[in-house]
Amino acid sequence: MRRIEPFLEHADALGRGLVDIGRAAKASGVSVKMIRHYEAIGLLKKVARTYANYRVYGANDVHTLRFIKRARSLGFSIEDIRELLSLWQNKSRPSAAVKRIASGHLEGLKRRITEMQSMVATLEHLSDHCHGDHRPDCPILEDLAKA
Amino acid sequence: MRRIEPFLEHADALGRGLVDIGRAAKASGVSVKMIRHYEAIGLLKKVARTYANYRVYGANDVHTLRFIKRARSLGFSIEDIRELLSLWQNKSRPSAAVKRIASGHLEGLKRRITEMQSMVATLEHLSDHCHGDHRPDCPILEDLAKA
DNA sequence: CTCCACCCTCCCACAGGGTGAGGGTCAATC
DNA sequence: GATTGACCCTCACCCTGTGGGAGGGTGGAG
Repeated sequence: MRRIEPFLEHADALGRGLVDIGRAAKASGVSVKMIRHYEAIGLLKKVARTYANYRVYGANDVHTLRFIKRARSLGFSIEDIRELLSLWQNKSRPSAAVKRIASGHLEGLKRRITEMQSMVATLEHLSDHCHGDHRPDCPILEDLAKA
Repeated sequence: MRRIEPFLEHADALGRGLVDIGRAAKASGVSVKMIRHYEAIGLLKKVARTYANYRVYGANDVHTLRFIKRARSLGFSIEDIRELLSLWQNKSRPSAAVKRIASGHLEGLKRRITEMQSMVATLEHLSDHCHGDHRPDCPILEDLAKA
């Protein structure tokens, strides 16, 4: 277990390859606000602090942040990521557990895409038949008012 | 201007074709909660009340609720709907204004669909190469950890 | 020593809903 | 005339995920 010595001097910490929250944010792509938020909701474990109460991040923490960032960019929910993180850390996980989470998310994505595509189809049809000029007649409003 | 006489008897109101919030909800498909919410944010004008402080809806109000419901089901934001409603009520609106709102929304939808499709593509690729069994090796986690 | 960039905590905002508490009211049945 | 059950009222808090700002402490460079 790597365990950061708590309550370091700031300069000392940076000298040992540890970084403050701003550098962790830049290195991971996760904003400072969100790093603190992820810690608050327990997604990220509490990190060590300097004497001045500054958070101090190690390479592992930044790696975890990048993991989270990547997972978010693939649309995983925070709760999914919570499970993915614990599977990632569990070296004897069954890959089936990971796949199950991914498949569930994939289904949700596909369902939402389908819904939005049907909205697009309807809207394009209506929009195509709307003159789009100074006249008030408009099939878009007619549809909303009638359907 | 149809103006509902304020402070009616409940039975009297129902006798005149006016309805209470529950009936308006059923007739429009908008939940009771959301009708009150839309009123609170000013999307729906304040309606008359009975002596017992019950909201009383006329046919026009129910029609407006159906308009909102339909617009929401096409994915329009509340702010878009606010504009669409005022254009709907403005008989000399230019249809171009309506079309502009619809086109903006359409673009947003298409952009989000594209984003989600690229998530799907990535996830399907990763998922296809994951055994999904008892073994811990998993390209999904590898991608999240490395990329 | 001063200045600025950074850090801290705490609270608020957004969309678009949902849930529930703690009350009042209406109409039908006994 | 009382009870009962289905409504209605307001207020206030919950969710997801992110950003903004207030108000105050710190680190390091000039």
